[in-house]
Amino acid sequence: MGKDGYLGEFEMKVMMALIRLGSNAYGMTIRRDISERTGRDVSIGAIYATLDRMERKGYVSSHKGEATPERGHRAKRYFKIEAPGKRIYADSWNALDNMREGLDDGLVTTFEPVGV
Amino acid sequence: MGKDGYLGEFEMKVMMALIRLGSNAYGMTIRRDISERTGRDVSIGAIYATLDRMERKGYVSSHKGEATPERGHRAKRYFKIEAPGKRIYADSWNALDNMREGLDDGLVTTFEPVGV
DNA sequence: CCTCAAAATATACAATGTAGAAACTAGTAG
DNA sequence: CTACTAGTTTCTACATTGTATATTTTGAGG
Repeated sequence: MGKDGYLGEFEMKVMMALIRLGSNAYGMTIRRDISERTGRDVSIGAIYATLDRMERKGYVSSHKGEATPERGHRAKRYFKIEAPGKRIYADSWNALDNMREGLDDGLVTTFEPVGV
Repeated sequence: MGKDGYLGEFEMKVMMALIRLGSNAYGMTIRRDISERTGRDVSIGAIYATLDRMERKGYVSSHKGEATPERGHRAKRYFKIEAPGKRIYADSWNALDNMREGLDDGLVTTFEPVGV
């Protein structure tokens, strides 16, 4: 099982954005998804640095957008999760969920929800 | 709202161990809880480094065990979460849960092609 | 004294988080 | 032709977290 370590907090968020966005996952949309859902802005540089590192490890792969970029813009670079990435992502959640099991979430939700 | 950032992956696990252990939370028990629940060993040094950093930030506090340590052993140092720690812990989970919302967890365990 | 075991402390370094600024790519205005 | 614009990626530097190993503390018992 996951002896390769765990994904970090931000890596997890990027992975979740990838899953949600599916075939429309590229730098800007990933960034937007994370900003909207967490209520906090993150720099585009942070997104790419994380994506690049995960690609080097084989957790995700990327490919440049087809021939015709909409209108003058730079070609998009689409990302998708690869098998090793899904594995470590699942392991990471399992570890977190196991730790969380049985904990009184009252402690958590007693405080105001983030964002909103 | 949590404008102070989020807890990292390991910090979250330590926090959860603290919540679970309550008044019996100290280095060795925290370590054991994390090992048992995640199935992976972590060094005691990693535990303390993290605890010390969180204490510096006011997320947790510690106090030395009472006068008589069981039998010749070094006095235990008990930890507990403080208000700022509860806040950032809650915020961290909220952000993660919000990101996770609606994601097909089947994808996580079973794995299924996304797009393309 | 010396050894033993539970526990904490010190320290160093690798990995991850994160921002800021530069560069790329065409349209369009002038 | 040149400049301006906007969406997008790339480069790069630095701060924060993750993590291990080695050392010290403590007191009982030989």
